[in-house]
Amino acid sequence: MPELPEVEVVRRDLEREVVGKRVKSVEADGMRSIRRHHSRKQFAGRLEGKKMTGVERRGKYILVKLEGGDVLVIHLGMSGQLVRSKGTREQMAKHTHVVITFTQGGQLRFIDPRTFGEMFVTELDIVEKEVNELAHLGIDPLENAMSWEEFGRLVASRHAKLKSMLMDQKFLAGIGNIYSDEILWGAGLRWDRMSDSLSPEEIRRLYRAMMETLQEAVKYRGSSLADEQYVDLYGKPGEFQEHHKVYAREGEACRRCRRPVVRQRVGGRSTFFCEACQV
DNA sequence: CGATCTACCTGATGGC
DNA sequence: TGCCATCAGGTAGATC
Repeated sequence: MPELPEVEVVRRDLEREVVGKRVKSVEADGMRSIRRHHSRKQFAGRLEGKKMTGVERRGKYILVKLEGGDVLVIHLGMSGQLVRSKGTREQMAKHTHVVITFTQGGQLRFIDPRTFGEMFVTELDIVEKEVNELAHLGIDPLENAMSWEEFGRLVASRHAKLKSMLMDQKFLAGIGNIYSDEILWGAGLRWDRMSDSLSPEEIRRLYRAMMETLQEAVKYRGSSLADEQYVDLYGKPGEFQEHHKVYAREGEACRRCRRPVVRQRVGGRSTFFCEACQV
């Protein structure tokens, strides 16, 4: 579900809502969402009594810094949601797996029907070295600004299809199935163009489309598809889906040339593009 | 190195 | 109404 823009929206909401709050108690309904821990007790023990001091993002990972040098790492997977509850008595949504209650009142709830998401606590200074998935993350396009020339060198040094290159978390951190298609439409490039075949002009277009698409998506608070599985911390869906150019628009008119948007299955996933204006 | 498949899960939807 | 297939924002690991 959530890609870089959605995770960034949740990060900003968390910064506003949980920084400065102290954890009073933690409830987990099983081990699935906290599978890296030995026990629920051990997970809760590392959180209880700690104040949350900051919220960062690395690609699709959220890092909630804790007083004392630990960090709560959160990945939302395909269907994970973080939702704030003002009190403790609000109805518990189905598939709520972790509930963090604050001493100041209110809760942070982790809801995840498909359970591909997870949370775990580790030490902040080792998280980017010893947690494999984070250690191998590539450049985060919004966090680590890079020039288009630098981007171009990286792109040209690989030999991969553009869509899989954009989605490779070891290369760029945060881009998934929706935004890779939207970026490639913005750049006027096909998903299966090879990364080492681009002209300087095409590299510049790709870089520009990547930055603009991600920034716009954050501005519109992310994309929620028909099932509205993605919502922000306050339970509100995003609005960027209304600005999608190709994703989930099969058969609809391309916003540039009016030809129907095509859907193709690539490696088991849907890819949307315009056959006329992406070359 | 890159591409492709499977597995991990639940739920919504559409055809018959 | 039920049953079955297909689809859904992610990632890791095996295999070629």
